[in-house]
Amino acid sequence: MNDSAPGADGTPGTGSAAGSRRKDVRRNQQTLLDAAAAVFVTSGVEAPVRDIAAEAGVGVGTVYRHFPTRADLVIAVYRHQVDACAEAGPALLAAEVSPHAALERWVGLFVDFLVTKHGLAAAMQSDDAGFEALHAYFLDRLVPVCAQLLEAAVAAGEIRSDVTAYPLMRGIGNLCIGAETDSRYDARHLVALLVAGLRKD
Amino acid sequence: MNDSAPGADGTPGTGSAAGSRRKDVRRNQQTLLDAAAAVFVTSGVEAPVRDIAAEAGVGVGTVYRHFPTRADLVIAVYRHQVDACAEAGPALLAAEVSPHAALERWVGLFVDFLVTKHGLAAAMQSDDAGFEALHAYFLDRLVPVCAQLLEAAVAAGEIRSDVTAYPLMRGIGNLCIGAETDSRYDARHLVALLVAGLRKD
DNA sequence: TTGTAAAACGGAACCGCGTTCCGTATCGTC
DNA sequence: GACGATACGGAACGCGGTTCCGTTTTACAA
Repeated sequence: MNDSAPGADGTPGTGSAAGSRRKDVRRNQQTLLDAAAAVFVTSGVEAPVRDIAAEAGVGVGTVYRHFPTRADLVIAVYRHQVDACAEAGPALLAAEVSPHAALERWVGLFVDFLVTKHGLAAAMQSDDAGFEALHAYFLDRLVPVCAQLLEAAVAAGEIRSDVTAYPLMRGIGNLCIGAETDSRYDARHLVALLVAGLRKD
Repeated sequence: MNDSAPGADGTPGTGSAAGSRRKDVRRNQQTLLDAAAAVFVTSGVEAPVRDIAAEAGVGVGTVYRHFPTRADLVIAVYRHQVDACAEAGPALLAAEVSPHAALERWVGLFVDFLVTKHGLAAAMQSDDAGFEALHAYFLDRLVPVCAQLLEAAVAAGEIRSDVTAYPLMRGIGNLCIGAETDSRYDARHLVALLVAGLRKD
C-alpha cells in the first residue's frame, strides 16, 4: 500500500484504451505507466511530459493519446495506491482498539504515501486547471473513508464533532507539501499535532 | 550580484533603485508597485508579468529592471504587511493575558493575511526556484517572532516543548493554501485545531 | 539652450512546457 | 498482399518567465 510497484495496471478507466485490440496500444500503455513511475521517482510528478515520453521511447503524441492530460497520467500511476489506502480504512476500523486509533493509523498511511511522492501533495492542491482531476480523484476516493472514521470516532465520544472529512483531508494534504525537500520540516509531526487537536477537550 | 535584490537590504525602500536620481525611475517604481498590488487583488499573485506591465503602462523590460524576478515584486508589494505582522508579535505578548493567547492571536493575524492574498500561500511554498526568495523573506521575518512566542508559551508551561517555530510556520502557511478558492475548506479552523494541538496534555 | 553620456525604456526574441495537429507507419483483417 | 482503421512521432502552437538590444529620456554641463 505504499511506494514502488508502479507496474500494476489500473482498472479500465485508467487510460482510454486499456483493452484495445491492437498489441502496440496495450504495450505502450504499460510502457508509459512504467516510464512515468520511474521518472516521477527521480524527477517528481512535475516532470515534463517530454521526459516521460523519452523514458518510454515514444513521442509526446502517444502519451497524450493514452492520457489526455498530464494529470491523468499521474492518476493512473498512483491509482492503485490510493485505492489501497481507501480500502485500509474500514480494515483499520475493524482491527484497532478504538476509532481514534484507527483514524491515527489511517492518516499515517496517507501521509506516508504523500510524503514519499515528490511533489504529489503540491500538485494535488495546485489550482492549475489540469490538476483538478487529480485533486478530485483523491478526494472522491478518500473523503468517504475519512468521513466513516471520523463518524465512528465522534460516536465513540473521542473527538470533537465540528470537523468534517473534506477540510481535514485537504489540510492533511496541504501539510505534506514540501515535506520531501526540506529536512527541517516534519509533516508527520504536524499532522499528528493536528489529529491530536481533534480530541475532545 | 544576485544579492542586490530587494530581499535583505535593511533599507525601507522596496526595490533596488528606490533612491535613484532619475525621476522616471522613482515614478515607475511606484507605478509598478501600485499596478502589481491591483493585479494581485484581481488575478492573484500568479498573474503574468505582462499583465502587471500592461496595468502599469510600461514594458516588461522595465518591470525586470526594477524587480529582478517576479518573486521580488511580490515581496516588495507585501513587505510592509509582513513587517507589520512581525512587529505585532512582541506587542501581543505584552498585551495579552497569556503567551498562548498571544500566540493564538498572532497566528490569526498571519492566517488572515495569507488567506486574503490570492495564491500567496501556494506561491510561498512553491518549489519553483524563483520563489525561494519569497519563502525566505517570510520565514526570515516571521520565524524569530514565532520562536519568541513559542518560547514564552513553553516557559509558562502552556504548550508542549517539542515544536519549533520553523515547521510550525511552514505548516500554518501550508494550511492556508487554497483557502480562497474553496468555500468548503476553512483554513482558519484547521489552523486553530493545529494550535490547539500544541497545548500540553 | 543645446550637446552629450549614461541610464532607463519598450517590446521583440528566446527558452521551457503543456497540448494539438497531421502526415506517416503499423496493425488486424480479408 | 491489399486495405481501411488506428496509432505513432514530432513539428508546431500558445503561454509565461526572462533576456537582449536598439531607441528614448534624463541629468548635467557648456
